[in-house]
Amino acid sequence: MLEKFALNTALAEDDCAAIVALPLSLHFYNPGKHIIKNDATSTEFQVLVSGFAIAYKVTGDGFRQIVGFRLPGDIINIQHMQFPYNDCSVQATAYCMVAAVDETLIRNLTCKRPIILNAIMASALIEASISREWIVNIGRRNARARIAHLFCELASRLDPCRLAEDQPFRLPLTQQQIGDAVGLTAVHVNRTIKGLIKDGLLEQDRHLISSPAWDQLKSVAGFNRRYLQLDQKAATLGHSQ
Amino acid sequence: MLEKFALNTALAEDDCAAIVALPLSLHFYNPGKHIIKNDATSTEFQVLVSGFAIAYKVTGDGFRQIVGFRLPGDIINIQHMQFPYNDCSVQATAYCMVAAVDETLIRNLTCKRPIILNAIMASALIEASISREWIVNIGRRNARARIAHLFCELASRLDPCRLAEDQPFRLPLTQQQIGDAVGLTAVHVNRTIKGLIKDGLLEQDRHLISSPAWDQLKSVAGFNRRYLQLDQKAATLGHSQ
DNA sequence: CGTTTAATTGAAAGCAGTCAAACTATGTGG
DNA sequence: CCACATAGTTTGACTGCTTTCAATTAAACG
Repeated sequence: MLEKFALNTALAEDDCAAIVALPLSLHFYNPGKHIIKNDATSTEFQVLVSGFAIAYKVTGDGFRQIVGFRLPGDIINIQHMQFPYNDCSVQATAYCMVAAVDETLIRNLTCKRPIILNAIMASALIEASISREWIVNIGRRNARARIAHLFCELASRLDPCRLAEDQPFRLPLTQQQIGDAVGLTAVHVNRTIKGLIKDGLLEQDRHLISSPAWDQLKSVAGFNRRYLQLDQKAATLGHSQ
Repeated sequence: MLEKFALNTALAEDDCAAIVALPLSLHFYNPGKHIIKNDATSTEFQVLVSGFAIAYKVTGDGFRQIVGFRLPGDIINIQHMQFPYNDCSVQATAYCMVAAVDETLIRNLTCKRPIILNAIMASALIEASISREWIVNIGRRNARARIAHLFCELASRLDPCRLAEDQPFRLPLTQQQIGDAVGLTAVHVNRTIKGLIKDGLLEQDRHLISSPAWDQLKSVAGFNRRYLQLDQKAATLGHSQ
């Protein structure tokens, strides 16, 4: 299970072994439950094994903005590596399994094996790169492109190897939550998705999303998966992704 | 000069000494010059010593979005720690002095002294935290609050110790660039800034920015400097900021 | 001092938000 | 298995914040 994380950050064999040897506890969260609460502190290093979660902040006016997704293999609370409190909340939107390790153990491990700290930092840098792309998405694209981009990003992140690019993927988000992710209202998300479907760029069955024309959808979105570093990692660190 | 960086990430004495001992080269950039070009690779680890720079991306439609500022003490290209190419460009908007160290030396140093890697990671995490706040700012605040928030953030980052909070600070950005940072057009930035000035929340003399009522401006912005980790760092790592 | 760049202002248009209501899905308990 | 409650989706009409386009003024620069 925790191998997903190891795989996600590309390590040498003995380092992987050291990680697998860590005593970890598993936690489970139902949809709607909070994995991390804003302002709370924690002493655990948490990795999402399966499920789907959103990281969000709330403005003083009560508006919510989702600032990132946590997909299987993602570290849920990287900022805990350095800072004790959370700057945002993380909430499960699907049934989530979370592997947790005491932070002291992680700190000891990374002191002995800086390579692992490197791997963790790589995750942090990818998360930062995704945040930057979100800034571009929300700041400079219209509703149609924003939502198309969101779907393209999720399709790539959920299927990094492009094994099943044309397969539908499950998106456990309400339209309100999609709006909170791309800076739109739920009403406008609804209209925009309808438009994408009408134009043959998107298909939807309940929470299953697919596209009859990914290339066109990417074009509408201005999507280029480079920023996800999915291909780069393998090349740089000599591991198969 | 490089001490600014060391100070910014809070290290022990001998680690600082190791950093200061690094052979570094200084580069200078005039306003408008690129410090980092998108898609280019680099073998140097760069820290901004003085000046002001913007990190930006360009959409397929040719729209520009600034994704972050580089202020004195900031690492210009943290993602280079793990990934060879750039996902955005960095351009000087004021006369910039940049200290550069060969990345191989940094990598060797961080392997010997994981604490330094920790410090670098802290910088990466703060940068990520700022990006998340930008997502909130652009996604869920109106023009007035967005611009107010931008000014509050810069005032805090330029004066982390609150030594001269009521002092004006120099903002070497055009209104077009401010718009590119907060996802608005230059025209609307102009009108909004005028409005803030008219309401006594802001004062402007050329590129010198100040506020007669920072608390009110913060209130309009919904600004809380917690996400900048300016106070946290000192408390956590036992150094004076 | 002329040239270029940036700031400013006005009018009109448009994308997205707001409000409200109806509809659909999902789940629960009797 | 149905009635009901709740949450989410869909649709319409209207409003408004922001953009666009265009022109003018001011500032910066060589």
